[in-house]
Amino acid sequence: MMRSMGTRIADTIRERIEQMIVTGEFADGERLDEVKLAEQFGVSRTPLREAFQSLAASGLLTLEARRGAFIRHPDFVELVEMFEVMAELEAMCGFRAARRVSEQQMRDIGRTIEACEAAIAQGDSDEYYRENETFHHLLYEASGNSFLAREAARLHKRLKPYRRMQLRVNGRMPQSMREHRAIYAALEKSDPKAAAAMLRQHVSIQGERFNDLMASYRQMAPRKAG
Amino acid sequence: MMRSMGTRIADTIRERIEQMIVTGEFADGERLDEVKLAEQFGVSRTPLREAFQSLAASGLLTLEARRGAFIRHPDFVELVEMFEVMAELEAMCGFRAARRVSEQQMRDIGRTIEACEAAIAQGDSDEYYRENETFHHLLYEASGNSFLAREAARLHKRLKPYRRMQLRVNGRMPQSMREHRAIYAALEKSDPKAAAAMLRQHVSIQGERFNDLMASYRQMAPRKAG
DNA sequence: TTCATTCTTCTTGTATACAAGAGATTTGAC
DNA sequence: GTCAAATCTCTTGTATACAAGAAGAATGAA
Repeated sequence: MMRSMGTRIADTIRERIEQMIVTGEFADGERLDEVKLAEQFGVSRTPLREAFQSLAASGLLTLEARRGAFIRHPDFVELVEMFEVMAELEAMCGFRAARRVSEQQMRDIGRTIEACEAAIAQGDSDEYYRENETFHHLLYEASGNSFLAREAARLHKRLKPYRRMQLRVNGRMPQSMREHRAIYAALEKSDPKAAAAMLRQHVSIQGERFNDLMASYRQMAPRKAG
Repeated sequence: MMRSMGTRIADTIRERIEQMIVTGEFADGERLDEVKLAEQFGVSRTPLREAFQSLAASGLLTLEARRGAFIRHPDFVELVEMFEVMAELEAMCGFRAARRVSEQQMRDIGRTIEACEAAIAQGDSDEYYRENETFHHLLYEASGNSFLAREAARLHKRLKPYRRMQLRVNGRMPQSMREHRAIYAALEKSDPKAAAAMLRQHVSIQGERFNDLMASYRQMAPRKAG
């Protein structure tokens, strides 16, 4: 997955396209035109195709043989499935972190929680997203299992566009903040089960959240013909 | 991840190299020569590089910028980390499967268990590996979460070379068989927690198994200089 | 002899040229 | 007017040519 970052054009392109995808710049079902993107970036098709490969491997787009690269938002069922796995991975991280987290890591996590709250208070949702992301990444690291941390981060990234959607729902942010605090408390008490349970609930799509997600999903990603 | 299998050379090459890696044909740290492999397969470097990309994304090899593709067996710590995640994914599959598994699926699972036992009785370890793999894949499918199933299968594949190593240890196979039976029983009783616990234990590297793994790891994959 | 530096060679990264399949369009028949 | 078939265009897949960096060898100085 990780390659030692020499300045390869392909890597740069990958990053840029990834950003475009993750910020929802492409519609579902949209085809990414090799030649158009290549000249847009001022490179040949070769590094662009490498980027496509890499993005496809991460699941951010789909390659269909002799048809091209397509943005394929997961359908609603798959999205729920993905969040289900994400919830479990995060729970796993929390479980392990509760035993292994260092003082320094706890301070860092504490800071992101405060930064999140500050961002909400100021209505700066971009900042909120950033800090929320940091919170979760710190948690992955704190698990002490670097493989797990990478896998969690990978799925986290893949779900990024849909998490935004989820958080946009009214009143979700304060609730989310309470959960962050609860997670922090569980870590502080070194209570693995509580931390796991909190995180599982924090991430998973259940009850009202299910309906909220479904509603905003319908709104955001109307399925085009394949 | 999945692309609709048109006959692309790149895909074929990928499969073939993957097989070579998974069956342990390459030593740790070995560099895969693009031109040599290309002419060996009778293709140009282009599809070969695509295959490398894809394999790197699956974690089966590592691309270092301007240095090439290297086989990098995970070090022992990472291997244990990976099995830890695998155990949890399988537990998750088992948990869900206990509620959702169909009659047909139970019959299929039952058959693989018997086939495994038959293979052991005949000392046919290749057949055993095959059926054991089928057992686990059926379980992934039975989870009812197709995303989870894919992720589990992906990690399973990546761990393939090391699972062989693990099972080679004396007396491990009969024990493994008992566990399969116990898992089956838990599924039959629709007992999610039991199924999860059984699978977690079945896969995870603990106690004696830890020592066994470490021993055979040292024997099999002496770390070369990077 | 040993270390540093330069140069050579080899390998990867990128661009371009060529092949071939998929989809659209047009043309013909009914 | 509609449907089918053939053609044509456009896009992807593969090969090859070219550029540039990395590793190693050779050369020179201390």
